[in-house]
Amino acid sequence: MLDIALIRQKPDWIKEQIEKLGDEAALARIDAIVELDRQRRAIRTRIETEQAARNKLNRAMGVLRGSKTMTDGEKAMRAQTASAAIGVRDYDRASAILEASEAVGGAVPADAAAFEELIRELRIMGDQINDGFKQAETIESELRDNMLWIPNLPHESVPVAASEDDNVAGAIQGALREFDFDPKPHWELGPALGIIDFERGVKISGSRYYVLKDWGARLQRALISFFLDTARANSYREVYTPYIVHREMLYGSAQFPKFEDTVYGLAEEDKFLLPTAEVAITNLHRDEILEEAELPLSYVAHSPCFRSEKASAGRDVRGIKRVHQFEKVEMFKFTRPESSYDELETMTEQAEAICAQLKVPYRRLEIVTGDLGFSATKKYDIEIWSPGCEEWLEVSSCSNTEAFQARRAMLRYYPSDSRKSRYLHTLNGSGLATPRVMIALMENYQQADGSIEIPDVLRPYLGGAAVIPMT
RNA sequence: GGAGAGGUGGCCGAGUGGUUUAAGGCGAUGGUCUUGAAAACCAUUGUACGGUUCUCCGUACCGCAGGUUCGAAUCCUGUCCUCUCCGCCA
Repeated sequence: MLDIALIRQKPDWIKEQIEKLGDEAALARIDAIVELDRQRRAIRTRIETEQAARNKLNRAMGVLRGSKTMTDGEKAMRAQTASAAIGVRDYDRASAILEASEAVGGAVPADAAAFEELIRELRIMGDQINDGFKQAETIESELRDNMLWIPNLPHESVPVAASEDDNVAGAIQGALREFDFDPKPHWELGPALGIIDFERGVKISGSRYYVLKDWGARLQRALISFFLDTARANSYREVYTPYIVHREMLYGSAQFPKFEDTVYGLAEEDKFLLPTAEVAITNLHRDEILEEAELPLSYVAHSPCFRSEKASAGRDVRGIKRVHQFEKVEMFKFTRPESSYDELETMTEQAEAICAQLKVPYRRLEIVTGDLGFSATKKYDIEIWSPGCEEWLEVSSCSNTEAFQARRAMLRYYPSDSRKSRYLHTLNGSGLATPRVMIALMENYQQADGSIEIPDVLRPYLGGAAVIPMT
């Protein structure tokens, strides 16, 4: 979520930023937000003043009614005079009459029904205030609904361009391998080696599901361990989180409301399967206020990721590039606002270093405004070349969201020199995602006979084996 | 899944309809005292939003959501969570 005060102060500047993202629908909401915010503040100011008067009158009435020093006649006389004052909305005078320490003179005769009259006036007042609160609630929920659909704004360093085709590719790291045979795609290598079983995956769960067997299952487990150990060596704390989370957590990490149809929900509870561990980690410190001395807080978690992929029906249907269930190791940082961009560089370099250790050709993509997505202010993708399917595969995406998620999930910290809390910045990056890394390894390390060499760094995780053999 | 008990500030804990505008204690922070520290004493104490503009003021928040009432931490309903026991279970 953006800072409402910023929208209030610089609506035109906000619109310019959103224009760079190409989000026309969000652009159209800004004027409505400015107006709703104005209405909200006007109505709140009014009802809070009325509420203050009402609270004071109610307290004063309680004290008056309980007074043991005052005669019933005096009480009734005060109640009656105060009722009249409330009737003409002179609340200050009404409470002054009820609270006065010395006897209040007046020509109004005491009346047995005086308290009834006072209660009646207070009830009318209360009804008016309640109507006001209901109006405010309607406006506030409409305002919030609009705010939730506004994307994060791009950082000034992000290249302005319309689409993913304009993303700025960095130099290729590592040499593309020269084959003396035709490299095969993984969807041929996998079944031939008996390590990917597409038919049985489909039998059990349908299209875009698969079964890993023997060396395939072990290779995935090795990769997960390798990724986690690497992150741990980089001072990330390893965490294991629930894979099923409350609806509110998806709002906190900004998947909802915009991407609700990409996530799997449970039928019997209003809970959802993680599309990424980022959702769980973002909300780890929800509603907390951390101390600056603890920052940055870095976490790493492995989790399965469940995605419905409705938006890409018919695309990438072959192989395991785009599936409903995959494994990912996610790096995440909670930082001070001042250091989030430095941390983004560090995190991206760490993701690249994993590719380098696996000795596969990779490159970094600087994402342009039109492809930034909903919550990032700046983003880098890491892609690995896969010679079999002949394409660059995105294996990591590292983003800074600044305070966008922090505002939604109430992630704050106290600066060391102040007791006034500030929002944290959050960063996330894959480190890495397994099916695509497995594709890259199979296709880059394949031998002429169909067997696959195992990269050096993974051998300790596979009992020292050097090759996945043809059987 | 069944039965019972319970959810109050950073923590403990009092509070069964109106000076509770949440007591008291612990902790934390600042101060006094001290060569320094401890102890003692004094003061301060959360979050969000709005108004004001550098100082305050107001509103809301006692798990959450409704309801009753002129007025709710307190009464009613629903719901979530925690604990204890029983059942089931990797």
